[in-house]
Amino acid sequence: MAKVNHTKFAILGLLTTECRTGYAIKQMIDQSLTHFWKISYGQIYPTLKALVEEGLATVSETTQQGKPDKKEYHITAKGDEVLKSWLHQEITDIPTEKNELLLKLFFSRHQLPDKAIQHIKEYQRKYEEQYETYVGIEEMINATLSHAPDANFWLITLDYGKRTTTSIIEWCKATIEQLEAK
Amino acid sequence: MAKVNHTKFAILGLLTTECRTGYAIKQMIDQSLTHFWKISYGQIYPTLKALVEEGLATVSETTQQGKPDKKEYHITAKGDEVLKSWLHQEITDIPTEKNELLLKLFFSRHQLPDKAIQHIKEYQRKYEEQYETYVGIEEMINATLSHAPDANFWLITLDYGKRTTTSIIEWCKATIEQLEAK
DNA sequence: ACTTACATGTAAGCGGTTACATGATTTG
DNA sequence: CAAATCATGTAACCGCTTACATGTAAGT
Repeated sequence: MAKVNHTKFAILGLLTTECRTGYAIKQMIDQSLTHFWKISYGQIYPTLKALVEEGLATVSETTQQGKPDKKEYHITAKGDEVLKSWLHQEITDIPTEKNELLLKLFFSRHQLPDKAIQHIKEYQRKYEEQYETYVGIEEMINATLSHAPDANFWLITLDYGKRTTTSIIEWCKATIEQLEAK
Repeated sequence: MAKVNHTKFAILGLLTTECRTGYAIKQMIDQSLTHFWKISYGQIYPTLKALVEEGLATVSETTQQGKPDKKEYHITAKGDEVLKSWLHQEITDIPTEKNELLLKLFFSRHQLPDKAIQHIKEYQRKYEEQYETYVGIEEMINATLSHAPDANFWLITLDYGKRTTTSIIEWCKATIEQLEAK
């Protein structure tokens, strides 16, 4: 099975929202896709270029008053087709993260238990923070974008983040308790 | 902040278990670390070589009867020190996965709702499978390795996998229900 | 005077996978 | 007779980040 470059489709998909420039795409990713898809400029601009070369998008350069020139990208009919066929395609692999905390815990026999607990506490703190940002985004969507056609799906991805984050926080609490009992 | 190559430490850590060869390390990773750390041979062998060059491990070639030659690696005192200092070091970033399902859902406005539901159902099936493998490994540890010095920490990493997997399955159920109601 | 927002792009490098290459022995 | 297990290694390639390079205008 040939590997698919999903990032290409992420950018193609963002062109179906109000995002028109590389800069706007980056902003959207940092705000709304960051918990399941991150991309840097170093990938966005070359990908946009490639999209045009493949006929999936068009560019038009516009000069702005007071702001730098920008390139506006628009998805083509062919691009829309390609996006839809990708959406239709089955998902083959479930994601695997590299988890530094679990790696350290795996070898924690070589470490003072207190240090392990400290690592977990810090991890918990970070996820509690993350949970709060999810809630914040959720409130923002509900308040200002609830009738946007994408809103329901956005809330679904946020719910995923909230649920997994909650379960991680619960694991932190249970594990700290267990280790402290020793 | 300079980036750390954690994979190096994963291998160094595995040398403190009974793993002595690149082959054995690969097996251990595939069995026990796979849900939070994956490595291929293409990285294991060069890393082992580098470890020796840095004085963190030693090699000795042994000829075996009936089996191919192998190289046995042993961690050095310096390697042990380096491992411990890495374990002590604070964890800076929490992991971020690239999630193809969430990416597709994010753009699901362009897709028939039935197809989205189908993707989620398949995702759920995969995580239910994954949950079962976690339970299997847990039972194996409890049955045969429960007094190993690492056992408790191994069970902790498995609990992490079980809890997050459960929350994903719950999200799948809730999301399917919500989408089917429309 | 400084920072932030807007805006685009490239080159070097890193971590990693995949495919390839080789080969003996055991098990079904 | 085929497949699996044991065992080591490399080269090509890929996706991606980081650092660098450049510049205007508005707000603090």
